Amino acid sequence: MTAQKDIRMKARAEIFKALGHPARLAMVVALGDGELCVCELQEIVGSDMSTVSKHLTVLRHAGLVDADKRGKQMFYALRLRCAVEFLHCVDRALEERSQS
Amino acid sequence: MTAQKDIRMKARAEIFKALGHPARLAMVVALGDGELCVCELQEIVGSDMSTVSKHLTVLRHAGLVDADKRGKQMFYALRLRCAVEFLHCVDRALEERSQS
DNA sequence: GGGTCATTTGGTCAAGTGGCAAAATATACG
DNA sequence: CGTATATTTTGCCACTTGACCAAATGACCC
Repeated sequence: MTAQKDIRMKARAEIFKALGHPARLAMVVALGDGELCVCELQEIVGSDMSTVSKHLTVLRHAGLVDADKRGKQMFYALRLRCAVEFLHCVDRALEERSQS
Repeated sequence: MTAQKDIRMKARAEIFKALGHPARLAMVVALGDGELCVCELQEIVGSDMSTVSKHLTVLRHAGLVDADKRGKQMFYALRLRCAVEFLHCVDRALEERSQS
């Protein structure tokens, strides 16, 4: 793998890595229906808020979500919408597998 | 997160985790053009063959690729083709980011 | 069977990740 | 200003991951 190609692959892999955790994936799915604040996301995933916040940092760093502070609350919104479409394809594959 | 939803998210996350490594991603991209044997994949990613083999185990376990032994060689083929499409969307997002 | 080639498996080690709890920061409100 | 609320940061620990080497497996060839 050339150095340039490796850098490219690393950048791409960062996005997949960010999506490679159940809690982060659940948050991305939830954000597919519109922006949510951290406290709402915490209820969805059910872990400590500090943990949720760290996960959100990962998603933000990967460019998957945008953050917007309004008052005391921080609202997160999904940026890479095609992730939701890909999830549908993933779900179809998982269903096929569970049937066979 | 309910227990059932958690299981579902874990299954989905496994697929993203499998794609969340530069070498594995490079292999998936290469396999997008047709099946390849381990030795060919090794040339593409450039690491030790045992390392490549372990990465392939991860991809196979996640259901992303199929393995087929013919003679001395093991051929791998891409199973989840929509991964390639999603990568195009990811690339567009990465380009937008690098421009701004 | 013995030799060789392609691949996988097991061992070991350094580095990275995830989770919780406590402390820090930021913002509104009286 | 002091207090309450929402979120982030830091520290620490257990666990997982990825890389390489060496050894094992499996398939072909003589």
